[in-house]
Amino acid sequence: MPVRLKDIAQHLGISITTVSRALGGYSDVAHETRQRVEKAALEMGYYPDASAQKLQKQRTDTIGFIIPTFGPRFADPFWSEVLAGLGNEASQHGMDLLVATNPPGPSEIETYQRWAGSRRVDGFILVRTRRDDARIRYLSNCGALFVAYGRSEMDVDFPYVGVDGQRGMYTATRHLIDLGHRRIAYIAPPSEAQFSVHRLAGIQEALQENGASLPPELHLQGDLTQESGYRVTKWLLALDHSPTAVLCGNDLMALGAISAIQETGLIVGRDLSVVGFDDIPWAAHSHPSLTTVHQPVYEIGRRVCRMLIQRIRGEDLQERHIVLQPKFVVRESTGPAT
Amino acid sequence: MPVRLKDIAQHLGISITTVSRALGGYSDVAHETRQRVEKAALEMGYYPDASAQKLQKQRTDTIGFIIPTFGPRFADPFWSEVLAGLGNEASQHGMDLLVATNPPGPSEIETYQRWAGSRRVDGFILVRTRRDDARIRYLSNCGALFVAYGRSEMDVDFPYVGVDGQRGMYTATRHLIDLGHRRIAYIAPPSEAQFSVHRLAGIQEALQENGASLPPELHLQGDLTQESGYRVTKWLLALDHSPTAVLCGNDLMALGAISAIQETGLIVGRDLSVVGFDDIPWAAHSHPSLTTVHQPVYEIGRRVCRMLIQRIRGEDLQERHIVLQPKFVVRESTGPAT
DNA sequence: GTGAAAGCGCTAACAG
DNA sequence: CTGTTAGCGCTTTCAC
Repeated sequence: MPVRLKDIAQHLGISITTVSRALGGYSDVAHETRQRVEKAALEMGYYPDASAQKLQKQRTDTIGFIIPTFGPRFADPFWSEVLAGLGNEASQHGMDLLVATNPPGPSEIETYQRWAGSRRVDGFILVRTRRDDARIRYLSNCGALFVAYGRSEMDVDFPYVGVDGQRGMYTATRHLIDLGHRRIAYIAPPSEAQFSVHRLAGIQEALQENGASLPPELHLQGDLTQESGYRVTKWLLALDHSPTAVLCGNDLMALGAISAIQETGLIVGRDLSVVGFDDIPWAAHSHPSLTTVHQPVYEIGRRVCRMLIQRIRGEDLQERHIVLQPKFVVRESTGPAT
Repeated sequence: MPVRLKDIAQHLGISITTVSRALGGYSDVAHETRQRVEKAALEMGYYPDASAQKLQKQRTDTIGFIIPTFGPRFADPFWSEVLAGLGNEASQHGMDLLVATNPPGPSEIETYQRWAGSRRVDGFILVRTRRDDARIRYLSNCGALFVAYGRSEMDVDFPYVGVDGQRGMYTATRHLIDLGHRRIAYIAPPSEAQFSVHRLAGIQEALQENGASLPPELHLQGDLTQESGYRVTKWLLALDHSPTAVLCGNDLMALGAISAIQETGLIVGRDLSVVGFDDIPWAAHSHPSLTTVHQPVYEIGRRVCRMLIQRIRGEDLQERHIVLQPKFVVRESTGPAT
């Protein structure tokens, strides 16, 4: 049975209020009383009842994070890294993280409603923003606090941190062009994802600068998993006039692409180049290692969380809209066109 | 501003009590009143205040999950899969998941204390049990509910679900022996981990059956990351009398081992065999694909969560101790000894 | 069938 | 400096 304020008060023969005040760090408590209370609280292992405190303060010191996952085996390191960033930052500020896993759709929104309506959390972290995002619409409508990892082309203003995917993909595409590649394929992320827009724009910008373009048969779509990268690449390799380089919407699909290519006996980085996006930990250690666009997921997680906490605390944000420049990392999976 | 019971009561001109009872599904409410209340609640978007409800009911409908992570880039898919299992099962029972990321140590225990003491959660999920596990000791001492993923050799009884790592590694080792391997190396998990004990036992059992053993220079330890698998394998390959097969404590280290081997120009599955443990999603798609011991992480996550919810609801567990038989999956990373 | 009142554990305004 | 009192929003006796 947990220790309550009442127990300490009884034990010390003083009132509950005094105990509360002593522990709350109020100045109008006798020095000696405070000492006794603090000692007793420590000895008895007192922790304030969270529900009672929340009910009174109308704050939960909890942040909601709903992972828009698809299936049981969602192995994208992106999630673990964001989670680590959020979790570590939150705990530094004495905040807890309430997490749910809900695939995009009605059940997802229902969780947002439930958490917001029941005041379960003080605010939300949104990730993988979508071009038309029901979460953003709902949360801004009902005036709930949130900060997003990623932008959205919707006509709603909200605070976010994102990376410049256009610039990242532009650089990646330029890299391939400079290596002599002209027939470049792109395995795009799902088109609902906001970042799909920027990444595509970067590719097209670079291609157009060089009088090239993305032919429809080389512009395909995956679902961000290795499997889809593998599948789509197999299809690409079966084309009459197959590409000499493959840009991928994320690293996971790029790794799938590498698998598919290796299976046909071709050498990645020599016969065919592959580029990813994200720079997940494994990218540096795959064989061949992956040329990719680095995105500081963990740090962005921390930053997004910090911004949300500032909003919750009522502080002003210095910057509401942050777009970071990603770093392009050249490794072994790209080489001159043959 | 969220809708409260009071608002509905006012709106309908009836008492708060009646609204509460109507929504609570009590039988002593006029049929018509109930209808009106339900309609109003839906229209007004009512969700009960979680803190108030919890304070009253002395239940939080929340499960605590503290991820014992080490650094920012912890990409082990194990975590995402467990999390998905826990999250999906919990939401099916109307439970929420409170998550924290704390490296093993005092801060980890502090989080357990805080959450248990402040009644923030109804129970805990423990993962990656350790041979001497401070979490288990603390939680069983203070009588908190928990269910673990994995056993522990401590002298404490608690409910768990785990896999038979000994059997799994025995099968894996036998497989190598049957392929003619005699000089087998083992990259072990950290020795604090309870599963390190079982996995090692399985290896030794199989070796001894064949009059072989694990020489100290081939018995090394990693920290479960690809990097460590890579590093240790490099070291193994530099030995005068290097092994013909490498068993790894998990898939991540096995993937690192494959990278290291490929970097020296050797062919995995032909010149050198590699075996992992876990069967993470990527294992089937790596190149070469990984021979490994399959562990149904997602399902175990669900099951552990279900057991905890049963305990919370005061139901009896049919089985307190579950040890599942893992499946051995032969793929391309193993082949005959040369 | 419905309402008034008490209380979950805590904080905060107000006396003394 | 300390104690009494009220109230956060809800559930749950207990009267009517």
